[in-house]
Amino acid sequence: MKLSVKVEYACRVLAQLAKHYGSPELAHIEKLAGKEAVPANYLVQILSDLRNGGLIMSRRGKQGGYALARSPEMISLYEIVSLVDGDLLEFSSNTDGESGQRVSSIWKEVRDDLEAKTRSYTLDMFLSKGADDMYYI
Amino acid sequence: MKLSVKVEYACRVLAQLAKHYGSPELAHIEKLAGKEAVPANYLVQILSDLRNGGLIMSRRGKQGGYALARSPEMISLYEIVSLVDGDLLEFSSNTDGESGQRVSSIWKEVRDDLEAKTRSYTLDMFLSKGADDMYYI
DNA sequence: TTTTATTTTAGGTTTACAACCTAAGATAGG
DNA sequence: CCTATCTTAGGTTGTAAACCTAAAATAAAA
Repeated sequence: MKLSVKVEYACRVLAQLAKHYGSPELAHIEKLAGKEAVPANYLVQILSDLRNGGLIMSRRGKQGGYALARSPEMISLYEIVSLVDGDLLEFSSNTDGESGQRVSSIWKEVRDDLEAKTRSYTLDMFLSKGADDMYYI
Repeated sequence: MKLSVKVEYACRVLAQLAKHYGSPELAHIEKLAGKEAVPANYLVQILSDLRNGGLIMSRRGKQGGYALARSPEMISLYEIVSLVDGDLLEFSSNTDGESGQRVSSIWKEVRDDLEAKTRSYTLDMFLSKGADDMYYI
């Protein structure tokens, strides 16, 4: 069971935007792509998803770019995954077979747990901070 | 983020085998496929995975078939998923980009949580029991 | 010892989706 | 008007999911 690289890219780029949250300048794609090592051509689509989902806002034209639509503490990991990868741990709604019902309900519990966990992480936690920074920046 | 139907099939069929755990007769593919509504041709591969992983045992020839290799309480959901779908919440090991490290470590925490949760479910919990049975059997 | 019921193995098929790329349009600042 | 950005609407390529096919191996039964 793989996590898509699309979600990883989204997390990285959002973390980057979180770093500059509050700044008046907008970040543009090339810079974001460079800093977070994401293919620019692919990033276009990801940013589009995030924008349609209301996590970020954009402005076109010269001086255009992207910024978070809300403060980092108000953006959860759950929202990011849902937008970019669809529902968490989605499974076929069919409950065929003698054990279909039971298996489904158990996976539903697992999914609920995962949802709670991902809701507990917000973008502000993605900023590397304190001692760690000293070594890498 | 989807859960594969392969895992669902595996869970259902293992639940079915758990029902008959301890019985001297082995279950054969056609019967398992029928009872749990799994395509028989696909089930062949799933059972092969489960066998290679040591969750079930098999015997060929007439009177041949499949049975659990251990008692249901000793088989966890985590083992099932790992065998059939590979590592839980696996993500690309690369930590590129300014935020790569941080994003990876957060997802690792989420994954650990999911692993613990799935380890807490064992096959005996997949048997529908008590009042529920009254209505369906 | 032949027949028959099963697993085992080694492929093949088809469809969808992930992870990209391309290029022309829309918009806004200088 | 020109230029830097986003926007949109496609295309490509490779891989994997969810199946199917058929022959070979095995072991019980007749």
